[in-house]
Amino acid sequence: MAASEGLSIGEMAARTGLAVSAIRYYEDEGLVQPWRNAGGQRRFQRADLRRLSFVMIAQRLGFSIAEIRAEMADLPRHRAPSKADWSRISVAFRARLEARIAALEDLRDRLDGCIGCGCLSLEACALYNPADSAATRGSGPRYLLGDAPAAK
Amino acid sequence: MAASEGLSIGEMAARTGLAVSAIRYYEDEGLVQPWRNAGGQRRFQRADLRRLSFVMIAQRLGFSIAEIRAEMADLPRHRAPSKADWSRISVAFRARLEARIAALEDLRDRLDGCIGCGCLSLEACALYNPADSAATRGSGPRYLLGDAPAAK
DNA sequence: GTCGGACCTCAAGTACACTTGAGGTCAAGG
DNA sequence: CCTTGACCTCAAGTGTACTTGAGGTCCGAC
Repeated sequence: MAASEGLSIGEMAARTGLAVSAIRYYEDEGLVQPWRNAGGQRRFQRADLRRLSFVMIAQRLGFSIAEIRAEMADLPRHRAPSKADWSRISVAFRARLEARIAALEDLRDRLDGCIGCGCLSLEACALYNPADSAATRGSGPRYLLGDAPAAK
Repeated sequence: MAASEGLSIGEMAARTGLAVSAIRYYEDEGLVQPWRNAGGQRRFQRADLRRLSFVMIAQRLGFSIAEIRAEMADLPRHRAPSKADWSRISVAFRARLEARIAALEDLRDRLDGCIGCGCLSLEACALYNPADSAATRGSGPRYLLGDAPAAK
């Protein structure tokens, strides 16, 4: 546990609250890049605690791993990220968050317009042709979830 | 195309914008219950257009199929749902939506507190121990997404 | 009557974010 | 030195919400 030897994956898990398997997965996804000790075990920098924490927060904010990876690409790989680095990213995230909130509020307002009118027929309801209908028409599942299904 | 014979799955797809396969899936999930004609093909009531539309909207609002099924369980199966039926459900949905918005705003406010302080270390940051930490600790993936990944 | 498009079932595939399991290695305490 | 727990890899499984494909049937227009 000498300070200069880096943290083991178990220590990282204990300190972030992530599962060991999740951390390994994040490495596969390129979100952290531990080195290996003589025996082939992963060793992490202290700065990786921040990186992982950032991943957790970003997930809560609704970003996919791919998006998080893109966002973190700007972070220095070898230097510990500075306050300025995190702030820059946080600002970007705030903008995305704001957009998400605005979209939900818009949806809520449309729904308000429909409550009571019973108009859930295809011709008239404003909910059917939202402004952003151009997007979200690809194939594959399109999630929009809010919280863990386990909570229900 | 006589009015009394019900709608084919292809007609339903054309009028809702859903894929035929999605409609069959929704039947498997118990969201609609078409009958079969002599040849074994599905025939839908006109009210099923509303049901499917409702499913689409609810998905946009972030509800899972299981939640939607639960919400729609109150709807009459044999009578076409009335305005009052839809309104009742819409009100419930609005509450859920509001909750989701509030959660995001809360997160945004926490993030605001962290921008610039660079405090993404585990000890101090308010983002790490949100009020709802009790929930969301089960296993399995916990989604929280905002919009389609295809959009990126 | 016949032909093609719409329909049928059932199994498997896809994407995301992980977890679980099998089978084996490493390291630190007694 | 030896045991035990932490670690390793790689493959497969999980859950949600579907799509795609294979192989076959049905219906309506000509």
